[in-house]
Amino acid sequence: MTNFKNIIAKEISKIVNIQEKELETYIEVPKDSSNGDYAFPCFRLAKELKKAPPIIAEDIKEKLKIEGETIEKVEVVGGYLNFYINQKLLTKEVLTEISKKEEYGKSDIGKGKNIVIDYSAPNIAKPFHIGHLRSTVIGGALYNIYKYLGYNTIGINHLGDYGTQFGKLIEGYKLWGKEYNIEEDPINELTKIYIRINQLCKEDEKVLERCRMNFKLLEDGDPYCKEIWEKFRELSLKEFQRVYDLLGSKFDSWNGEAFYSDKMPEVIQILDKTGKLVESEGAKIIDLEDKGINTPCIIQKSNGSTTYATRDLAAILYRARNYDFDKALYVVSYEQTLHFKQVFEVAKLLGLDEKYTNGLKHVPFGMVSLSTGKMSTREGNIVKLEELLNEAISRAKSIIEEKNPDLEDKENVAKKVGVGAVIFNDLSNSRIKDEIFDWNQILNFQGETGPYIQYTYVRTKSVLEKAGYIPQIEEIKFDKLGDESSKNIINLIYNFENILEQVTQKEEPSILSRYLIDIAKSFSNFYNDNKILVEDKDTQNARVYLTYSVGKVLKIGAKLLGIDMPNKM
RNA sequence: GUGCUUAUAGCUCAGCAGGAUAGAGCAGUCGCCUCCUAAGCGACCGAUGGGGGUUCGAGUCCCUCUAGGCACACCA
Repeated sequence: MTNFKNIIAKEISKIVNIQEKELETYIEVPKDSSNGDYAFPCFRLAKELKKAPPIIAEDIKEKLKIEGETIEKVEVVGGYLNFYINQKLLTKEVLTEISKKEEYGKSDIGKGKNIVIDYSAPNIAKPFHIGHLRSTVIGGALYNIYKYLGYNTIGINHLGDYGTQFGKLIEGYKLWGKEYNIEEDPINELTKIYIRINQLCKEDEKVLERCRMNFKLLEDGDPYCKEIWEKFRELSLKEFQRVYDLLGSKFDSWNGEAFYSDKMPEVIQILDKTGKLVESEGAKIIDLEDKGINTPCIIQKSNGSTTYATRDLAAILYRARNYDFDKALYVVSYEQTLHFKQVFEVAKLLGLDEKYTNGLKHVPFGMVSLSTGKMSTREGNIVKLEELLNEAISRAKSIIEEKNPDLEDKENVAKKVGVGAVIFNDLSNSRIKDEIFDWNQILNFQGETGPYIQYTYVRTKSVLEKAGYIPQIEEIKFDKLGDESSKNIINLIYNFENILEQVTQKEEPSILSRYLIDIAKSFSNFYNDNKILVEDKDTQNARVYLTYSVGKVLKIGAKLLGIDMPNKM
């Protein structure tokens, strides 16, 4: 589509001694549309030209040969040059683009680039709680959006299925396995064991040592430990799958930490050769003091077993070789910032091409806590995600019963609305912000929420159904959409592709969430201001088409966030 | 103690990589369904933690103070 900023920058660059590209970044969209569609502030030219900004603006305007079909008017206001574009032309272009592309906004700017996204990664044998939601939905949204922009995207669920925690579970199972009904309610029962063994570890250092040994045995292939581990893993995954099914989460790979168990000797070997792997207090570490990180990275513990870091390094090696990634994103809470700093630094010693080490990126997000404090599986104060989702669904159901009792397929709609509300709630704020979990807030379906987006979509569908047709783009009289609310919608839709690119630049799905809210609001205004199904055929055609376009963008956008749209609600 | 991070309305958040008069939602008060779904729309109420600095211009950049959060070697 026409890049207006570029057109304006190009013309200005003929007059001012600044690169076209740089000029383009100066051009902004005025907050108040009465100041035009685009603006060029002249203040920063004042020093060099030794003139007052309004005079510079006048001078540029004099020389500017831009007014024509595309840019209708240029005005000087203070130190600004304000540009007014031909709205009819833009409307035509945007709606035509929508009519041509089934998948509006899709592009191939990422063609030929591989992106690995590491997300969700719950711990086996522990409950899937609301703290795991963020990684799952943020990662999922980034996955969808990168893919939509043409990147070859690989989603990896790097399960926490290894480590001393399993040594602990194995120890607990040995001690009290018979007292618990693990088959029936695996995660809850295993959690009880986990809590109990942790308690014992605290009281008795020897027990903790035995747990660590169990993990060492597991790593060394001890059949008994391995059997128990496999059983726990399988039972847990089955439970996790229920949550993933509700959320609609999919992964290309389920290679968790254990997958790398046989790939770590190579890491240790490579690091050994660099001469940087040194012994300290019986463990093998890499000192990172000179890199400004004053905690060393432990590669091998004093009892010979590996650490989380070693496994991540093995994973980097594996992913570089098998996925040839241009970017590897780790959607993991900010608690682990130091860990990734260490790992990414050590990764530079693995002898990989810089392409890989430069592509490593931690995408941190804030923590979810309860009003009573931090969640802890050990303390038992957690909110399980499945519980939350089911609660949201039943809440949606009761609202449907109240507002639309004759609705068909209520169960399905309630599921889409309830789950959509939970997902949207998590994706609508900047990911770095902490979140205090609040039932009332999440289960509120009014205002800037997932259900609001869905409701707006449903309204568009309803209008289209009443209309009974979608006009051909050739029949649309674009000047029928000159009113303020139509204009707002067109401008927003025009921005869609740009929004998606911003999301990937900042790894920030909330940009898309907010954008969908903006569209939904604009449409609600439009819907309120205008009757869509009217006598005048041209007006109706244009409005119906705009309605159709809004529905399309809302649906695509929601889908990218991982939210399904009901047709009625 | 060191490092990272956050601070905008009573609450939850936006603020396009410095620009024109700081925007929403929730909560509260009020108004709008004989009219395409009122899970909606409109109105009122109300804000940049303190102090310096850079700049023509600062919510945004720098310094500092204050207050939260997180992390700091054999958990992941």
